[in-house]
Amino acid sequence: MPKIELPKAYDAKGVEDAIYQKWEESGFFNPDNLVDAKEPFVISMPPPNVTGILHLGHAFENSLMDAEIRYQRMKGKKAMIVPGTDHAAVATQARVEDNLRKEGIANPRQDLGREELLKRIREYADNSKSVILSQIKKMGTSCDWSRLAYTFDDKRSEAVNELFKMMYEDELIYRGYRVINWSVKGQSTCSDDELVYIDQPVKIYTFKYSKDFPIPIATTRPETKLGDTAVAVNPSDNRYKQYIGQKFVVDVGAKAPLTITIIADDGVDINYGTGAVGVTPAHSPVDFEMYQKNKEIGIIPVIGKDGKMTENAGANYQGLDVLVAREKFVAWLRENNLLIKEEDSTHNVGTSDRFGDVVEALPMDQWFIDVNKKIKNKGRSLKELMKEAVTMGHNGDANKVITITPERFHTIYLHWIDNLRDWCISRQIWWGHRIPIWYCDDCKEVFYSDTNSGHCNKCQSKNIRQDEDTLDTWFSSGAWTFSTLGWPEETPDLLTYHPTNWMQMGYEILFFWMARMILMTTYALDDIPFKDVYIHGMLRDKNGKKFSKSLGNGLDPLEIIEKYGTDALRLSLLRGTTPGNDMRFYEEKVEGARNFVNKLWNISRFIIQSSDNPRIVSVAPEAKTLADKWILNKFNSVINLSTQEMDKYNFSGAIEYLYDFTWSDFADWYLEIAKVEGNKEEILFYILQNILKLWHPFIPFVTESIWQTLGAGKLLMVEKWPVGVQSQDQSSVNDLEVVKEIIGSIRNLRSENKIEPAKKVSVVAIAGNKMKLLTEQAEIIKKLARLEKFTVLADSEKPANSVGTVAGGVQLYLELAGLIDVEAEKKRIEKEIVEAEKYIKGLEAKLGNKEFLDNAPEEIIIKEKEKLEIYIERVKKLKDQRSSLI
RNA sequence: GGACAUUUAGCUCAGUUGGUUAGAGCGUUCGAUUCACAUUCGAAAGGUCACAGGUUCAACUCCUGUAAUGUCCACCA
Repeated sequence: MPKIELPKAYDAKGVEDAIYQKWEESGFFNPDNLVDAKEPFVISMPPPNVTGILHLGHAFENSLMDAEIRYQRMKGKKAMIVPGTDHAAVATQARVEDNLRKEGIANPRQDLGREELLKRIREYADNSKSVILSQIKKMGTSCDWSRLAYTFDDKRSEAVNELFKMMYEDELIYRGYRVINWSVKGQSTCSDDELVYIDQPVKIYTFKYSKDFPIPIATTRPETKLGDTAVAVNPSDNRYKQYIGQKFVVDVGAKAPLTITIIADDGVDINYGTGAVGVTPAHSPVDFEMYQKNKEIGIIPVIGKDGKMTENAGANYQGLDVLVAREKFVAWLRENNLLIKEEDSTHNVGTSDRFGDVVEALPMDQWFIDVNKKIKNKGRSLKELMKEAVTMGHNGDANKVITITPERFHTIYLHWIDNLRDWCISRQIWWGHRIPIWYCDDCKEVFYSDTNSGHCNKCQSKNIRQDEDTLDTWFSSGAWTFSTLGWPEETPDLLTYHPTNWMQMGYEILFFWMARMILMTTYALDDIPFKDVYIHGMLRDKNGKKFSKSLGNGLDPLEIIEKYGTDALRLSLLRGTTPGNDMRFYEEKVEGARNFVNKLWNISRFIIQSSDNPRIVSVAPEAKTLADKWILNKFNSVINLSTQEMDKYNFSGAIEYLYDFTWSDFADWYLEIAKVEGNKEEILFYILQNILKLWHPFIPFVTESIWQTLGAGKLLMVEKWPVGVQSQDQSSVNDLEVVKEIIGSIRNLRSENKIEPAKKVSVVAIAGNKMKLLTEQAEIIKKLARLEKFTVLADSEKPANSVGTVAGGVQLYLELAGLIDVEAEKKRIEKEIVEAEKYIKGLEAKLGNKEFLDNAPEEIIIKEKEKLEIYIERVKKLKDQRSSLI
């Protein structure tokens, strides 16, 4: 067979696309084609939002998922990533509306109308969807494209309707009048989780409603006081308790004089502020709760959906922006000597994460999911189901426990559930699943229907209309793990591949998404959505800043791929990262990873090009020399160790073991030794083919590319993961480590004595009990340490004109014809002696300690004794060398 | 206000259930174009493991406290 010529450097750009195509065409991304595999292993891809193109965070997630799925595929599982995208309701509509405004369409909803705006959004979504899918392919992610899904496609919409129906019929979904978060800019509600809190300077005003009013109150939002209906005080507050139950009529300039009832509430802090709270039920969630306990106080909304004061606020205020109204009201208080105090402070205000404006608290009819109500036939609430799945297991079944890595998020999750309030699921936007509820204008019937039946269920009137609102995007993504597998039908996919096995996500969507998936799945399928959750951190730039558009510090994954290759990007994202912790990312990391990929390429290139018969050697060849035994031993441990790390989802750990073995043990040592000893093709090909397998999950392209060059007809992607055999002869490892140490020491001596690398020098070794070892390995030592002559003696005088050291229990003398700086040498040896003696002293103290001997395990004591012996011997030899210097 | 995390070499980070003279990559210094690779090779310097206590024969590792940084949650008028 002719020798194969390979380029000097790995050309990622030139091979990646073709390799991906080959994988895809093989059909093995689809687990149904993995005929030998039995047990499924499924990952639902967190669907990227169709709001734009993928960023580095997505690249990171793809690297994680694909590393895991390729590992599982090679382990013989029916491995599958179900890919998809998310229509991302509010986020997408907000993005498109923004774009339209930039194009000069000031009010997209009014100007274009529902149909036209939806058309524009759909175009935008379709476009970014196709870009996203091509990017995922570029990352090398081995998704089953035959199962591609979209949260807004027909099949997923069917699941959404079915879920809604179930929950509606179970009376878990209800329509209620509540204070919700309202984005004036987006003209829509936001759930509590969609708020981003920012610190804002505010003024705190302390005032009285009227001269005669007995209790002063404080507020940061004076304009809302036009809608106050009560003052709450602590029932044990001696200053105020005599007023509880009394009503005061005050005129603050609103449409009608306000009737303020003094109510008791344990939540009021006597020592904070004035010890009394002005209650504005319509514009504060907390006050609204008080109102629900004391309905008689009434509720007066004074701010409208447009963010302006309403008629209730009175003629002086109606139509004013809240900030203008605030100033006006404060001015009025001042004029009437009602203002007691003005203080500067800061306050956290909630802003809409999508629209960006400060949200207004408004009372409105909205759709909610009741998380506390006991579910029919289940006897537990959704909240309880959400807890159960991560504690005792769903239905108490220990096989249905979701584990979370790292563990600390477990507590955070549970704590979050405790504070969970009913989930507001309706949004006043158009892009999303329309709420499948219909109203009859004649008989007032409200009924569920997933299609337009054309008539009222009850009175048959044709005068019906569908609810205008759409569903929160998380309603559909909560169903993702099972809606993608065919639910509500009981498809073979659903039976085979659900629950899924592994889910990775950033901690920032832990509550949004994980919690909702658990809610939906335990409720609708009576099962868990996935078994293990892996929480990853966020990528930051070199300075620890978040990547963001506004900072302009973003890195485009495609550009990095273009420059360094996909493998380099993937490796740089996974190397040195641990679950749950943020990581910094910058180009030098990719550069390092690219260098490794190239190293692997050149290792292969060397092995392949020096052979007449490049091939795959599957059976471990027999070890002929000490170095062979050593590398095979090392190799077995690297298989075992990296497999262990993979099983713990510790990708970084696995990579470290592989990296060290590949670059240091295999390339720097074994390949160099192979050049000396020769005739090692079998072992080289054997180890090469296996490290290609071990590396494949992380750097699939380069490994597959080399694999194909080795003349394998099959794809590396579906090769079996190597199994380590327990290594037998540990002494070979130790012996070769001695040889390495000796070579290292000689190199060190050369370097310290400034001997040019090209210059050949001679070394005498006084080997003692290492006689046999050193004689046998003399050739290796000679070549790797670049020696003219390497003489091994059992015992001898120190050669003249030489500098010495002790390594691996052997005295080494490097002959230097008359160039020795005796003083410097003495100093160097003296330093080594001092260090060794210090260490010996510590060991002796330890071994002389009765308590240590009594308490420490036997093996530790033996180990310490061995160390002591070695170091005593070392000092003896060093002293010999020192005395012979004079 | 509450909770959690982080703090290890100049930088970015590993460090498995307590037993290593605490590791890697980058960077730095010195040296090398040796026929797989300069996207390389050899050598070296560099750390009171944030601080203070404690538990233990033994602490980077466990406990308590302090400090700095970061994140999340809750928000009060």
